[in-house]
Amino acid sequence: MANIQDVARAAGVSTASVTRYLAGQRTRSAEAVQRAIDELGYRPSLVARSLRSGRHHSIGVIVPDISNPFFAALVKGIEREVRPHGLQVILGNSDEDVDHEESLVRELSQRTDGLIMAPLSENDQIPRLIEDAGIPLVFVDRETSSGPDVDRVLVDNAAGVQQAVDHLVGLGHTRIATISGRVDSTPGRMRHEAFLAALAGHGIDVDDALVRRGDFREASGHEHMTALWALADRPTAVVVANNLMTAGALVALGELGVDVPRELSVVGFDDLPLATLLDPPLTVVSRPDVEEGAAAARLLVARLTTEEPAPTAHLTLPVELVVRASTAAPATRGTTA
Amino acid sequence: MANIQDVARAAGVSTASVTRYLAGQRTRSAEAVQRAIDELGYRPSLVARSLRSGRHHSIGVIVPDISNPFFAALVKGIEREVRPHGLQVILGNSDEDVDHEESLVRELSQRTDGLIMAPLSENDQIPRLIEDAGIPLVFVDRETSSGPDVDRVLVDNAAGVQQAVDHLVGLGHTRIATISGRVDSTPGRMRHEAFLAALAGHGIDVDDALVRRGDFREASGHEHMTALWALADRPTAVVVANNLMTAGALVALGELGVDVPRELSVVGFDDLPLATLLDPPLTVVSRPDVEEGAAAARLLVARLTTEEPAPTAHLTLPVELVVRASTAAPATRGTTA
DNA sequence: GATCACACTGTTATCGATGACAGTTTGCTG
DNA sequence: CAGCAAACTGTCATCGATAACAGTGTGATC
Repeated sequence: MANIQDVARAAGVSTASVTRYLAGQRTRSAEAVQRAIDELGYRPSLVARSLRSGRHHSIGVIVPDISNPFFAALVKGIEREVRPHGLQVILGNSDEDVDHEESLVRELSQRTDGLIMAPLSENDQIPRLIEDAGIPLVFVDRETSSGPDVDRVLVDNAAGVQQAVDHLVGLGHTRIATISGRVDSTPGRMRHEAFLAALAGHGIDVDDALVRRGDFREASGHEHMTALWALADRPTAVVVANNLMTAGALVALGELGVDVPRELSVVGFDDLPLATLLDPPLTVVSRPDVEEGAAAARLLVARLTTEEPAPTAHLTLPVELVVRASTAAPATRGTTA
Repeated sequence: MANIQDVARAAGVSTASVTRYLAGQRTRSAEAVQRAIDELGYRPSLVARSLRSGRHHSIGVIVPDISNPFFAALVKGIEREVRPHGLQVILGNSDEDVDHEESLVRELSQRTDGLIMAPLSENDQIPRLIEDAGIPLVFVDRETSSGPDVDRVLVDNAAGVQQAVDHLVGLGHTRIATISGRVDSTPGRMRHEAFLAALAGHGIDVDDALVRRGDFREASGHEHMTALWALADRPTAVVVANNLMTAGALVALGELGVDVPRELSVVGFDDLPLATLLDPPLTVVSRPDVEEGAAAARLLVARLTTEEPAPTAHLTLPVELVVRASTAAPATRGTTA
């Protein structure tokens, strides 16, 4: 691969002239330089540029699981937003592993101009790690509880769960179960707490047996749904804290031959690509996934393009309950806790 | 951020000693250097290292659409495979845009030690672009028709479609439609050709009205399914060339109130995460997506770790027809083409 | 104590591009 | 044609780490 010196030599000028030509300044030797570039197939080294300028023209995005459609949509929103600014997205998949997440943060904070991430746990020490690197950070969907205050974009998890519970109570349910996500993560904790608060708001006592702590993974949804159905005093409705666990729960219900919604109403958090085609079509709390990513990207781009320090932004995007056919009035009233 | 000079000064040694310590060589000043590193929070600059050594410890992966569960699984397989080798995955999403794909190739081929990609079209000039960069390339799922021969991993698209058609013919179907993918892409072309060949093998004349050319996107599946159902002489079965178009087709069928499989049998290519939960559970050609990515990653890692030139590898992984409930015997025989 | 091998250490050019600075050319005016 | 500003150009230090090379110090042996 030819370098700038080769081009300069071929064009009979100094490297500075080549640099200036590349930067768009008008030079006397423009045609000669362009010809040399074409002949040699020269492309400036991005690595050398980064070293010299300290800018990478790329941002890092770290998510827990790229095969989760929600995070895939988030990444899509981010990429669409930053591309017009000439920024490349470098994606890191922490695969739900805290150590791997940390090593990703360390590496990406050196190769990129800024980071957007959904941290695995609120206990993560991410902001401190990144502070050293001196690049801006934006949290999306999740945040950490300690460390300096940073920009973030969340969704209104509490309102979503509240709407789901209101909907179920409105249908006549009182034995409502939940399969929560990792309660050390922001959405897991918020949805968990909101569920308990919503029940309390309706004057329903919480039956601990109906409150299951999952980990956001499909297997966990399957396992906890199976356990819930094995109870002597079964719930008549369940709120599942994310898409993958909802899928797992539905598989379990299929295996158990449970009739949804006649025997059990199901509300999922996060829409699914095929939610309308499921049997029955799934009632879910839906949120603007692509837009959530785009919003986070806008915050990061703002940090990258303006020098003066702006106050940290805390955005909360609205969610929406989409009622389909997986929820209905309970078959038999009566057996309340 | 402290650099190697700061560390050397603080430890009272030269930068060469710090380098040697970092490289794991035994030095007299080991403790002093380690102390200086800790105190200053020093981390070697990856950019400077890359510039000097020419190695990046990362690979690039370029896919057409990361929000397609198939490609998400592919990326997951790749990442799992390369991580133990200390390689980072830099993901590029071409978003089905040839220009964007080309700019991704140009950028990533400078920042990475090797590339794995699923090119948008067989007409792409990718190998030539990468040849300049002098890094290894592995095609996964798709390839290009021109340019130097490179490693690749495909699946047995022809066998998959053949099995799907055999299955439908075995059930008694003769009016079988297809919604093909982009025929300028490898899987699109292979599945399209295999469909025609399979019909011919069964002595069925091809009705051009039943052969629809889609583009792999959900909207395209919806559109072509709607068109197929508007025909005076409708098909009794349809083979859809990928997951997203299958989803679109199913949505269309739902809107049209078509009873699957009584009025129409549906076979999709690519399994879907929730295929078993659909109404009805979907019959599909399933393929080893994570393994396909892992296989491509192994080929690339082999190129990166061994100096001597090995012959190009062409892997074809087997696919499997998974029969569920979206296929059945046609309701009424008789109206054949 | 002189000699020698071995182990370790420091100096410096290098990777490729950039930009501050100084130097040269051009074109205009009187 | 001298004088001068404007426009352009070249030189060189720099970003941070590395490695070839040369140099220093230690311990063992006679």
